[in-house]
Amino acid sequence: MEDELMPISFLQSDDVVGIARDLLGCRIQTTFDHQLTEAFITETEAYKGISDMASHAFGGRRTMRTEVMYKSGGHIYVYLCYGIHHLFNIVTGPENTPHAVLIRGIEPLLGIEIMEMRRKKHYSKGGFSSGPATASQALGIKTKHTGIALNQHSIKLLKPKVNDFAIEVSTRIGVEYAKEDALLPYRFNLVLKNHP
DNA sequence: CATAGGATCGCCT
DNA sequence: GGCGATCCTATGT
Repeated sequence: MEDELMPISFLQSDDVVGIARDLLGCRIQTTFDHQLTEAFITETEAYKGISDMASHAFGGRRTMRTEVMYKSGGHIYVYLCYGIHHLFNIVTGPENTPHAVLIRGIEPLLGIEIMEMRRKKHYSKGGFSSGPATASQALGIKTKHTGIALNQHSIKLLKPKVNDFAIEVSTRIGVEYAKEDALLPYRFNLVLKNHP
């Protein structure tokens, strides 16, 4: 089990865009209330620290909410969007470099029944947890978990098990307010091969 | 203190 | 394709 953990040092380089891409296929495993669930990451977006107009830390902004982004890579940042959706990010980079990767899609591997209960929806391939709020919900991740460190408590990042996939690159969703930065190729999708 | 708006989803047509 | 939900966060007075 321990040898399956992704080393946290992987998350502490300054290359948040590369990390976002390399997180595709990695597995997130959560254990809340003795309920184990695991899924692999299918979609990510990079948010590049203080220079990225789409980032909550743009311009070096530090608030109660964004403070966790300034921690070292490997912590998690969860915030509430539109009053209802818990959006789950992995903080990356060295301390005081507020990069983050938004987890936008997952595909379940373990504990599918638990995820169905959380989602209040039956599993079906594709739309079950392909969206940042539905992915968090399936894994049971909520805003109260913001700030905790990966691989030490209830949330773990494990090495990939799938490797036969292609990567699609595109622009980020819902960041029109970020002007020209909305055009950056910071969104990554995992596309399994031989699965049309 | 008041207010505007959001890294979205799901249901409706 | 369109819109309402729903409430926290950030900002301004």
